[in-house]
This record gives sequence, structure tokens and C-alpha cells, in this order.
Amino acid sequence: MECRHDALPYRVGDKWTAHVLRGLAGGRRRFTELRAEIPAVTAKVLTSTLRAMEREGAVTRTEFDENPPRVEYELTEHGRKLLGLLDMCCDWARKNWARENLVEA
Amino acid sequence: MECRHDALPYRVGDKWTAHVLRGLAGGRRRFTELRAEIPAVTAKVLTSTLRAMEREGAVTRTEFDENPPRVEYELTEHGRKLLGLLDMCCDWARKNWARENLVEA
DNA sequence: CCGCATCCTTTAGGATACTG
DNA sequence: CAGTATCCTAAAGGATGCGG
Repeated sequence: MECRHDALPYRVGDKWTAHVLRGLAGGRRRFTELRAEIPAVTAKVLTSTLRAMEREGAVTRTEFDENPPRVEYELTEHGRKLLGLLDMCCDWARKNWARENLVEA
Repeated sequence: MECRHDALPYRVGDKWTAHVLRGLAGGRRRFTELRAEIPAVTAKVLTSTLRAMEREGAVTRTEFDENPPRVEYELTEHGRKLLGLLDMCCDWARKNWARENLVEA
């Protein structure tokens, strides 16, 4: 059995997906909180990333009927698995990359 | 320490990189052999993929001074590590994906 | 606050033809 | 055989402004 790596339904490789996984690692976050954790992303692109991840079942989107509006995002079980994959890749990188490719957190 | 996942010098996510890693898994291959193993890729794109992987230290390119020309590609130690990462991701997928997302080899 | 509408730029990727 | 050279398309990503 082989992995069909060229037909992934998940947009794990999209520019901001990994950032969102990390941003939601600590739990439920508001849209603005996410933006603050990922300063370089624009609202439009973050929205489209989140929408895609929602379609793929990686995050849930909860809209509150308040004014001003409030929307919260949270990883699904599947999203947490994807975060686990990301961690695995980072572990791999720590073992196999030169130190210049890593950054202290 | 955290992985700088947004600044990867490697083009692992590029469309054909994983295919090339697989194609070279069995050892040294000629350009034409690679094309045969990856029928859907065009010469131009395969060339640019290989050139990028060469710059990144994942493959070596050996040109023979013959006529007709012969060029062989081979994974470096680093390329073999990347192949290991790919295998890890496939293992992860087998454990975490539904069966419809997998394909028998 | 959240995010949509609009417009724009960049780039990966591809089709086709040609060459040492 | 192993590529270049050209031209092209689609889509990701971004900038800015507006609106409930």
C-alpha cells in the first residue's frame, strides 16, 4: 500500500495552514487573536485559509450572535492529528537539519 | 526550540518533488528513466524540479560526455533523509486517514 | 469585529517547438 | 538523449476599501 501523496485533499502545504494549526494549538481562538498570532497574514487570506480548513474538517467555526460580532475557531480531532503530523515533521527536522535551519522559540 | 516551518529552503511541497524522491528511491536513474516513471510530468518541469533539488542538496546530477548524451540523477544522503520523511508522512496517513484516501500499490 | 468585494501581482505549472 | 526557448493559463496570494 502506498500513499497517494499527489492527491492530498488537505491543504497542509498552503502558506498559512501550519501557522493556523500552531495558532489553534492552545485551544479555541477568536479571529482577531489568530491575526495577532500571525501578524503577516491579511484578513482576506486568513479567512480563506480558515474556510478551506473548515471544509476539510480541520477546524470548526463558531459564530456568536453578538454585536460587535465574535467568531471563534477551534481544531477538530482531525485538526489536532494534523498538528501532530506537523510536530512529527519538526521533530524530523531537528534530527536531520543543520542548526542554522532551526530557530529558538 | 521551534521549527521554522514557514521558511523551509526545501521544495518538498512542490508538485513533483515527492515523485522524484520515489523515482530515485531504487538508486541512480537517467533523465529518461525518471520521465518514464513519472509519465505525467513534462521535460521542462521535471528539469526545473531536478535543478531545484540539486541546489537544495537532495540529488546529484552526473553528466557523461557521450553521444547521445547521458545524464544520471541520484539521491544524496540528504535526499534519502527526505525520502524517509515522506515515508513517515505516509505512515502517518495510513494510521490517521480513512481508507478511501489510500491506494493500493 | 469580522470579513466580503474588487482589483492586482506573482509564480507554479504546462504546451509546443526546437537543438547540440 | 537531455534538455532550452517561448508563450500561456490558472490559481495563490496580497492591497485596499466598504459594510453589517
